[in-house]
Amino acid sequence: MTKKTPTIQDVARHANVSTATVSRALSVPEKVSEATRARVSEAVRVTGYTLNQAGRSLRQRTARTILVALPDIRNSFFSTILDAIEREAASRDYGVLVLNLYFGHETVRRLENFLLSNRADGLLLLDGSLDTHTLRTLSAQAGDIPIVIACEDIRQSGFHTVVTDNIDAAERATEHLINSGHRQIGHLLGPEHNVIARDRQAGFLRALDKHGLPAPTEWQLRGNFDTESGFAAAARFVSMGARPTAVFAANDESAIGFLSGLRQHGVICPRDISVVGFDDLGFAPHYVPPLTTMRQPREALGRMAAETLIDTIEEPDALPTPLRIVLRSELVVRESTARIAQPEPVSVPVRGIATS
Amino acid sequence: MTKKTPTIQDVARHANVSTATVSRALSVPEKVSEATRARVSEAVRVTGYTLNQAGRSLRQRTARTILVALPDIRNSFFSTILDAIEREAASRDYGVLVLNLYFGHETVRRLENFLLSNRADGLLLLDGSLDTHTLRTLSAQAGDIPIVIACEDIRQSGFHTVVTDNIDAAERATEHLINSGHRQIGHLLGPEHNVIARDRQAGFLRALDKHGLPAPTEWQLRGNFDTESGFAAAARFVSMGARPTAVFAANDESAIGFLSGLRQHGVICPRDISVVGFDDLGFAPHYVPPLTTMRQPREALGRMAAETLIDTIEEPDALPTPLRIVLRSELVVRESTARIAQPEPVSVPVRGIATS
DNA sequence: CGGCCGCGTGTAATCGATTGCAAAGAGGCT
DNA sequence: AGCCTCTTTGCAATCGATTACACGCGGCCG
Repeated sequence: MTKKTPTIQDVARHANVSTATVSRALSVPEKVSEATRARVSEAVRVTGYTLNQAGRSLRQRTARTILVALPDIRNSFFSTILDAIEREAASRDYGVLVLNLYFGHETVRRLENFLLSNRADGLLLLDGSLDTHTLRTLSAQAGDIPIVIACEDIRQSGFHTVVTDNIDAAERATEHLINSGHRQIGHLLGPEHNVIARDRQAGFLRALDKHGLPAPTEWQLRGNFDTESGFAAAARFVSMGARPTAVFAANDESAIGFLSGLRQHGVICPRDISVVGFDDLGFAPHYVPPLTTMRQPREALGRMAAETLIDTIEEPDALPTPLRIVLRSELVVRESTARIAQPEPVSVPVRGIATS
Repeated sequence: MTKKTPTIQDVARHANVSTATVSRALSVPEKVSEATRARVSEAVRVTGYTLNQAGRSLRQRTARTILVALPDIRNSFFSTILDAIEREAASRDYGVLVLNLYFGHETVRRLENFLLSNRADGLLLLDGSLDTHTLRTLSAQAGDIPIVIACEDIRQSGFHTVVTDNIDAAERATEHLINSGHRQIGHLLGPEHNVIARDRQAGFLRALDKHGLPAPTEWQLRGNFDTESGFAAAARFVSMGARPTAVFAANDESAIGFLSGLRQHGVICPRDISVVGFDDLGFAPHYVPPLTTMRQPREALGRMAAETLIDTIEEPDALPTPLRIVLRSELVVRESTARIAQPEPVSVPVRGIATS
């Protein structure tokens, strides 16, 4: 059993120098003579000294820790990003505190709790449910603490932002269906108030509009990004009279729930329906059929977000105007989408059709 | 722009009391008269005071933070557990620092870095790759910091441990195959040095042995818990002469990779082969075919581990002997396993067969 | 009436590291 | 020698909260 952790005082005593010198030897070695530096290193070795972060934090008003707030760690989409964030943070010697926000319950109070208590030097927010005003107040209260928005955009927030091109990507995913000959295309929506879900819907609508295709609201089925909601949507889907021949699902998880539900009703993909997902989760290439999906550069997103945040923490004025990084997603074509089997339907597009 | 965060001094000045009284009013209210308490509350409200955790930490040698070290956050198995941990911790007003260990690179140094610097009050270790000695040294160096082992058992470590019944569960999963008439059963292994993987293999072997069935090593295919390794194993599987009619996969991710690989070679589940997985991840009920698998009580595991750790932090001597909680997993039968189609093979079991 | 108890409060030390300021010492220049 | 500069080091204050100890006061008991 160890008595107690050695402090800088112990090192100073061993090396026969003052604590000031020890501190300098460790953090600004070039300001200390070589001989002293060696004595200090030796004393550190002998005593087994390690920094007490609380002491440093108190003095420097710095925690060497970032706070990552996200809607749901369980979602493998977020956990990959969290992984990338952790790597980047670790490489720069920052700790990562995670805060799960699930239902938005007491979100602000919980964020305040961490930010105002000096436990974190910055916030990496992966949740788009807070409004600009709240966020600015929060930052100001905590002494203008840096905030980076990632993943779920909060427009005009005035903070650095790293996102992927959800609207554009959704448009391209939908166009892939159009290019495969589909003219009746539905959408499995994400949660109603989620920014990403709305962007993807916007992209979907834009593609249809661009190609003069109809977008009846009954073909836009409510979902909420999880498997069960996709499964439930399938039941509603099969009960419709006229059905789409293809569906763009807001993410992979709901896509497989949807496909699984359809199968129970004898609707088989890609024979009877084409489906494109979003995210390219681990199971996507191995599903039956392998899922066509938009792959987001998740690692890059996490890494760049963490990088931006830590840069801002260490050099608050480095970037005077809010940065806005938009990463491009990539369509991965697999087997859940196929050229339409039936003869082209008679519906006459109003505004013209893209050349096939 | 805020000047600076208000401190306890500011509150004291406003309430016309000493800082000692403010501190007491906030943390041991019953020791302060009601009138004073009211004045302090009011002053807190006016100034917008929030605790500076660094100050408290320094004085109390406490961080109100636990460190969770895990092999891979991306794995949805771990992320669910992390979620449960975070919930429990949040409910007791503790923060959660995460540390991703991936390849075991510098594991010990990184753990030390956090534990010895007083940034965390305890360690929740979800990785079984450290040995008992290293762990004890670590704990001792950090002033006998509490450690709880979860998920990946480290036997005889002397620390509280919360795990699931991997050996027993693997045995039951295998017996499910045996009870379905299978006599030639293979195993898709986990990583070679992983405790969980070894336990599952042990359970697998025990079931075969108990029923007098052979366990040829060539039917035990190396995998490493991820989808790709299952996919790769499928290629080796189909190239074998005599093949098992059923396979117990060490986890769901490798199971679907395996199934996906088999399908490419025309081997269809459950027609040609039965497969049982482990974990019951989100996609399991929606895979094709829906996956038979062992469901681990992941939420309970995470919650109990966090509970035990925080209890120990707050009351170090509450549990004199190391606690060992073993949670039971549950077989979920779906459609990836079926009674064997072919007539029972002629192989004569050596030590007797369970009654069907 | 004197002493004791207990409540509520204040004083000041303390936790461990960093850092502004000053001083000591070395070396160079006139 | 005297003065200046530059490097290296130490002294002591500081960050914010907690807490051991002491003090004043009112009430109670003998």
